[in-house]
Amino acid sequence: MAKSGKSQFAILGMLGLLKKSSGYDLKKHMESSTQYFWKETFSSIYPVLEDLEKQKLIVKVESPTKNDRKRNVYTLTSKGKSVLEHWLIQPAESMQIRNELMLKLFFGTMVPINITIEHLEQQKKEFKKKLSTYQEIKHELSEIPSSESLYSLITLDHGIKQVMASLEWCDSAIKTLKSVKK
Amino acid sequence: MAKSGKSQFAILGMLGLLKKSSGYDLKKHMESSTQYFWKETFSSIYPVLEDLEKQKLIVKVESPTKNDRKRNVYTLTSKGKSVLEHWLIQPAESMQIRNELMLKLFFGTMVPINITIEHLEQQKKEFKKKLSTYQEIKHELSEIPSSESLYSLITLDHGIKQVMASLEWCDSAIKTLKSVKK
DNA sequence: AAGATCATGTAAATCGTTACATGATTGT
DNA sequence: ACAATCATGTAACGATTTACATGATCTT
Repeated sequence: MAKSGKSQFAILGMLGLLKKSSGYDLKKHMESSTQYFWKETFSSIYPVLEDLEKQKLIVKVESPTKNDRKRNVYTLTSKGKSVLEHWLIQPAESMQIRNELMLKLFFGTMVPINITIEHLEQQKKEFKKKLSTYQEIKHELSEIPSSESLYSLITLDHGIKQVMASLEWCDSAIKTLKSVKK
Repeated sequence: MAKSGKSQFAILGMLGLLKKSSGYDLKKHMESSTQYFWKETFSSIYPVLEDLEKQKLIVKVESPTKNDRKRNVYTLTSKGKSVLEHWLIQPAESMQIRNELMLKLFFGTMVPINITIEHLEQQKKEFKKKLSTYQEIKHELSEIPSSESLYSLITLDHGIKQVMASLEWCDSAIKTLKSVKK
């Protein structure tokens, strides 16, 4: 029942940035910012929030505005802040990566070469779409410089460079496979 | 008890490449080939193998050589082959990515800028180490060209380009943060 | 009044990792 | 004989996703 994974820290961190938020808003914010390297679902957010409250890392501050909608709004406690900071200064653990596309390519000998080329063309399209999304966001972020957008830009740049590298790789892999085909 | 995730296909695929293998050897082979984009542990391999056998996708072919060690050696059945091929021709699903380093960077405003720079320097070292490992493997693979090494090389190249992009990104991020510090 | 979206949660299933447990065989 | 490594498995736990369930409020 007690969640003790990384989700905790993702939520703690978002709460640290937003100062004050409901589970619902937390999710919305992550969707428009961290979604390409970190996602949470409602089914993890609400239980984690409950758990963090039990641990006294966050507290409920019932919606302060007049228009009272039944929202549970939370803030970090000082204990929560220090737990978050402690986690932040630890070096990041590299997480297990499972890349299904790579797995399928690795098994490429077992299917006609055209299938593999198709997979790559398909991926190329998706990478291109991603890239333009990222570049759009980057453009928007660049217009309102702040210390927070600084870090958003840095993480976003990582996404952009990764995708660009993937695109180049797609092209060279397609080229290689086409030359083998002949 | 019945495993139905991607592990199944990873194991099926490896068995397809190796033609015949024990759980132990499967693991060893993955360690020296797919480990940087796909790993399995014994605790997933053995139950999956059992499950695949129940599904008649693989069959046991007791160690055929004289020196009989108690090994369970499996091969794909024709049903297994077609299930594998069916999976191979489907486009790869993009899997959820969780990058803890990005998450910490994203929350960068909440810690002293030097901490973040430290994280990046640390990562740079790890990326460099990875890169040289990959390049070594690439060198070895290039010496024995075969249709299997072709696909190994393609996936490996992806790893190399990803890491190179990450390295470049580290440098530019460090540079940005240092210039902000002043 | 209807549909979208706000808002929160539970239950079950899925999936994977860590730790535990055991014993045979090979090389030195 | 001892260590390494070959070889297979189970149990418990940890963590996340999917499906389910409900109802209020806002917009048109």
